[in-house]
Amino acid sequence: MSPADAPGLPLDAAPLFSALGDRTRLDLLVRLCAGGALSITALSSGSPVSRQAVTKHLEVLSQAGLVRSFRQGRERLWEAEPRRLDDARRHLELISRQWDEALDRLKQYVED
Amino acid sequence: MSPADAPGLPLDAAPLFSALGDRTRLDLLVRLCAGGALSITALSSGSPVSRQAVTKHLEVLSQAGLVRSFRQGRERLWEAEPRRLDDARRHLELISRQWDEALDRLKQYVED
DNA sequence: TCGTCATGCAACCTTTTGATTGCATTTTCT
DNA sequence: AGAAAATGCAATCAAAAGGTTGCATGACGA
Repeated sequence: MSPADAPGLPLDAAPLFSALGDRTRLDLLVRLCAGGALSITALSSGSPVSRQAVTKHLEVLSQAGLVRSFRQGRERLWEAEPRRLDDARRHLELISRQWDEALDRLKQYVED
Repeated sequence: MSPADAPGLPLDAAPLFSALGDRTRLDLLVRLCAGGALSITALSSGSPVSRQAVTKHLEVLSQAGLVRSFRQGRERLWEAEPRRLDDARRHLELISRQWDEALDRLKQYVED
């Protein structure tokens, strides 16, 4: 595995952030985090978009690892995977740490 | 301002996450966080995409408040705005806090 | 001033994304 | 069995995103 593809590097987080970068999806994720497992119908009722649109958004969130689903009878229930949110936060932390290190280097340079 | 539009709510963070949801932009942001202010030419040399593509990506990052630019002679220098990264992290924290509260409510319910 | 380096601007193109509609399938309940 | 509910699947569409090329503009330096 090349260094550029090493896991944990911020670049790998792009698909994760992309999944979070849509109002409808963020709304779904928030509702799932707040309300436990919900069916597609439950999620799409009270949504401005159609059931199929909701299904597609859930699929995107699922690909990003942010939610997962399981069958229960004739329903398909979706629940949040909050550990993935921590991943996103860690990536942001990595980037801002680079910034802090850059400041430190600048400070060192000025002190010379 | 309606409650749904109140600042600080996770939904407002969608454009911010969307800006982070692209490999090229994340790469630019990381380089800017690591290396101080850089010109468009400096950023596009060593990039797989053209200078104009880089310009567009910087514009997106700028709209999201993640970077800003200033003129210096004939160059336009770009620098990171790391406080915006903290905003993104706070939004994620809000969502995962909802999750924790949901768990607490479930625990309360089970104990009854 | 004249060539050159760094950008800005604009048209254009292709792929992806977000969303819709219509119909098929699966499961439940009477 | 037969109707209704929940979902799956597929075709389609408009708009946005990502990228490129070509040319214009602006600033520096010999």
